Amino acid sequence: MTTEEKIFNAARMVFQKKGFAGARMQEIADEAGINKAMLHYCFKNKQLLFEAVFMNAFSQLAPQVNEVFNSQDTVFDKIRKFTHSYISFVMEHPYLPAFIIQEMNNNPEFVMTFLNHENRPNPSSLLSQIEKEIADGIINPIQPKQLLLDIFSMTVFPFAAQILVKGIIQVSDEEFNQMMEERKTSIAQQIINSIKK
Amino acid sequence: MTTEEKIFNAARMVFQKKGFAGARMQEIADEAGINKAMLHYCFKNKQLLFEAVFMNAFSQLAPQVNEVFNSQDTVFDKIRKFTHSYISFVMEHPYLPAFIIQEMNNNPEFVMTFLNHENRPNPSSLLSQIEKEIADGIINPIQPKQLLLDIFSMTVFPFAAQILVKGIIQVSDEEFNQMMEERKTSIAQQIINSIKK
DNA sequence: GTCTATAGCCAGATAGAC
DNA sequence: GTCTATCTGGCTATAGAC
Repeated sequence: MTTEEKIFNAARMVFQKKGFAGARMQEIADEAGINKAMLHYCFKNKQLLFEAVFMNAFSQLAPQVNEVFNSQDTVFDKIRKFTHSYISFVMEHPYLPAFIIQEMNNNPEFVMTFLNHENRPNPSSLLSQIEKEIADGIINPIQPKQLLLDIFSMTVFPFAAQILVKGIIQVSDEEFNQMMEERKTSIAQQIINSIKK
Repeated sequence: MTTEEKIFNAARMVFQKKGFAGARMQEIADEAGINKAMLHYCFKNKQLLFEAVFMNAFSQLAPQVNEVFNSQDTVFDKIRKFTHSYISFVMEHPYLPAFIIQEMNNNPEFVMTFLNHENRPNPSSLLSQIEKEIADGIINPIQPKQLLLDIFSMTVFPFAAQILVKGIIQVSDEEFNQMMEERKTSIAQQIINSIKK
């Protein structure tokens, strides 16, 4: 692993746990096992290091979403595939959703950068497909954007609010992971149940 | 409005927008229209000012939850009432969910403080009621904690990830608010649809 | 490329006048 | 109680030896 990679990985861990404002360059250096000056040598400054980490996190998630949403499947199959693949992916990167949401809230101007990015999550084709399947009588009438929001909510929220959720419904890490494992298929089934004719 | 209240309100705004680490005492003082030294005179230090704000935010939400969850209603009515009252409340305080989730993630040790708090959101009676209604054949079999998580997800997520959501599904502030208005009743209906016999 | 040492700044906190 | 002025520590960033 190159020095740059060591720094990048360390930065990802620290930024994801503490956020941009809470992260300390010294902590990243310690985590990477190198000197603080190297951070500036490799990435110029804190802002640029952060942007590298954030951009990377975001661009790992977006293709996951688009690959499923732009396939040739039916809406029901897309829901099944999305919940399964997204939860699988996020279980490997549990800090990612909270990190992205937090930094987007703290720096709303950032959002613009990613909305113009080629790899942004783009649900427009799925939205028209939903309209079509409603017209075809496959799905009960529902506002397509509401359905999309439901899918994201059920899938992402447990991870974004992980610590709070574990505390309120009183589950251990193991129980939480087991619940998420179940959700890979169960939430697709529930959403489909609630909208199928 | 007393000086202390002016400070508290200013602190709430700044902390909710920037988070603990990103907030600046100077910005809070400016927002309150008073001098920075007064912050320390009234609240001793940044940490204590933050804790006052956070505790207040949390203890505004928890009773909302418990009042509905511990009533004498059926599960279906509890779901209807919760989504309606929670969304109404949060539309008045749109930064609250993201703020709580962010700070809980950044300071996991905080969670313990609130789990022991008398006013913590306590869903245990609702959980046994769900078990009972499943046994009685009113609700289709589902793990009670999963159902609870579904309810929270559908209700809270759109607010917690507000900026991201607006960007991805491409809605204006007005459209977003209108969607949330609809969700007050629609998500209860969908959840109930997906679990009723 | 990698380090040590340090510059320079900024933010939290305090002293003390009024 | 409210202010101005200032201290102090910590953090980002850089200079410069190796």
